[in-house]
Amino acid sequence: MLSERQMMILRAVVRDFTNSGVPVGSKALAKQLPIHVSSATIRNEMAALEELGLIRKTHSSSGRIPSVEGYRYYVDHLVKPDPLRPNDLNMIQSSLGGDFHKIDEIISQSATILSNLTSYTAFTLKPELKDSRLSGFRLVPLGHRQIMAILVTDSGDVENQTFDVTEAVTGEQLEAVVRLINDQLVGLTLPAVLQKLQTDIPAKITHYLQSPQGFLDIFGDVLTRAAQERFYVGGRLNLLNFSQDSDVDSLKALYSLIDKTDDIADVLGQPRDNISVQIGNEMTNDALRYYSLITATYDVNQHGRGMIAILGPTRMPYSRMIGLLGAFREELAKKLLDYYRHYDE
Amino acid sequence: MLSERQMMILRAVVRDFTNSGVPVGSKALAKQLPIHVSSATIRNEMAALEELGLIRKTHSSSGRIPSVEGYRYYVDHLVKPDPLRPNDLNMIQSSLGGDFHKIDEIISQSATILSNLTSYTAFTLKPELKDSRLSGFRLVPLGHRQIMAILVTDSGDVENQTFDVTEAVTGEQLEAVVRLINDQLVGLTLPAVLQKLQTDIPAKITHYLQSPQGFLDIFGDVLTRAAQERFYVGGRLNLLNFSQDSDVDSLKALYSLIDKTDDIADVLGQPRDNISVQIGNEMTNDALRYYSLITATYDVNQHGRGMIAILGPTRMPYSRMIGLLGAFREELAKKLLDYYRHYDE
DNA sequence: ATTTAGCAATCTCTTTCGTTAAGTGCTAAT
DNA sequence: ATTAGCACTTAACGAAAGAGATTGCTAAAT
Repeated sequence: MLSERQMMILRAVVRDFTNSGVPVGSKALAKQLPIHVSSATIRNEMAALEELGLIRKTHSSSGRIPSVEGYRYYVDHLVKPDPLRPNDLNMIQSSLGGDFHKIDEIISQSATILSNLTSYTAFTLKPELKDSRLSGFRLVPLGHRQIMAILVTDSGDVENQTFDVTEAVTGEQLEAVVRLINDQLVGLTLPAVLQKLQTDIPAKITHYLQSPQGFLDIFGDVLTRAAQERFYVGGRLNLLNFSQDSDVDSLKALYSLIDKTDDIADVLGQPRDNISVQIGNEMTNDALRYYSLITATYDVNQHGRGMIAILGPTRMPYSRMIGLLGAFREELAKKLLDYYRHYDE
Repeated sequence: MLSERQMMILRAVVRDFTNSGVPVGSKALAKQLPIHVSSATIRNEMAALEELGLIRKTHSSSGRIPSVEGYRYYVDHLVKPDPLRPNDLNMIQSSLGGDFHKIDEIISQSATILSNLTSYTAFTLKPELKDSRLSGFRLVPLGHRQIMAILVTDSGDVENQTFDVTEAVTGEQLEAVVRLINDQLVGLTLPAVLQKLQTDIPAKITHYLQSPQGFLDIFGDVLTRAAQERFYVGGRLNLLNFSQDSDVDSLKALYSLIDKTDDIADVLGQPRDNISVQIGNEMTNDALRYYSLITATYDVNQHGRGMIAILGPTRMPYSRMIGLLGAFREELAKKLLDYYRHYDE
């Protein structure tokens, strides 16, 4: 258990260091703290905090910087979300103010806004019902032996893909296949569909197609694509700002990570409640060792729950970022409710 | 006009410098050149070459490196394409060997292969007929007031987009609109379609839709998207390898450039004949000052002409890269002809 | 029992200086 | 036309020195 004074010091160390990037010494603290004590006293307290593993030195005679545990204590017990700057609120509202024809545009736009506001990298995930189900399937002949397969889920996701077929396929054949899919598979969850696709369907589909493998592949592709949670990313390039002395390799690892949908979904993990902060090596992924991730959920009533997140250096102004995410998710939820109000029956 | 010996020296300077990255001195050259002259003689010749602006020093007593003009002379007069390494040929053939369902997969895969072979960034553009024309248009109702618009061009490009509609729209209305578009616009070039979209169509379409603006916007979007030449990019991250001492700003400029389809299309420019090299500031774009671009066209008979390109540091092994691109475009053309043979009538 | 002043010790950062190695240009001899 | 020889220039490296910041510790003060 920390004393009041120790908390005060830890808070000041975090605040100073996240602002300046320079280790903070006892003298600077003594000068700025509201209580009147000498630097020697601060030094004693700092030694205690170091003993507890909350702060550390970069070399034997340097000032202190927060350790991962120190940041953790700070965000768990000491941080107070900054109120949103009026400018930022304006920026959010005007960027979300326009007319959108698709949810995805709002969500993708949100990633851009967030990355601009923070100058970090932002992720957004649209509100999603748990276990979305297949609600419709189409095959549209495009001429030239091209066909487009379209898949719709009950959460409104649309996934599509065109492919070329070698053999001539008639409209009746296509309709038969579509009917088969819609009869057998609509209403099931996507994993269940994927399951049946390998068991029941192949036998049945041979009634209509001579060589169904191509079709099954395509359908499987589109299906797995639809089953993946889809993230939008804003401000990719901002990661360049924090690369330590051009450490190209770790930068490449980082970019590979955020570009692989599966991997980054893993990192963001299950929607935690509210706002959650993950710091440095608290994340198991090695590429994120020197970064922190702040995630926040947002609720759109019966339309499900989505997520927004920002990824920046461990040394980031947490109070500002937490305040920002908190405010942003409310604006976003509002906007989405508004959107649904227009388009729902 | 350069003497034989001067050419020999220039060639050696380029070869050495692109290999080692270190300025080349007279002594090293004297040792490696096939003719037997002293370093002092080489120095005299080098002074002459410098006078001509083909090579330059990095500081007053350094060895020489090629200037942009020197590289230019080299690729125009001295370079001899390296024959393809057997390994590379294997790699190309096995990567292109599989079965593909879409041309775009072949082209996109090609970008990846090229970037792997070169460890630079690669661009590929699919074979395209000049002035492709609108060949089909569909509106597919997806339920939930979602509609997908699909546009097909006579070169086989498919572009699509879903959108949500506020008012209820009946199947008959959609069919009427589709019929209108297909009657009035199919067969025209895309710019012509875009033109008519703003003049003739709005008046006619109000027969079928109360508020056609949303639809017109979407159609316009899809159209402009289809009219853009679409590039595939491979090995984006390879650009990180050459960033001078973490010059974040120019790196950002570079990435913004290659991610904007319009801009990069501008840079690649009109398909030149054969294989073309653009060096450093020969390209007007400032972000490319320290890079070189090698482009090559490939022909797929009546199916049009496409382009492949690689972007790497000015100091790149041109002979190897030119040989590589030359071989690759032949393999790619072969593969595409093969592909069309299966899918054409 | 705390707190503080004082101080030696430690470490980084920057500057300076000398050394080495590579390379050039020029001159005079071949 | 070529070459040997040499003075000169510069980058790169490392050692040395000094400035500045900060710590831990000790002993005195509160």
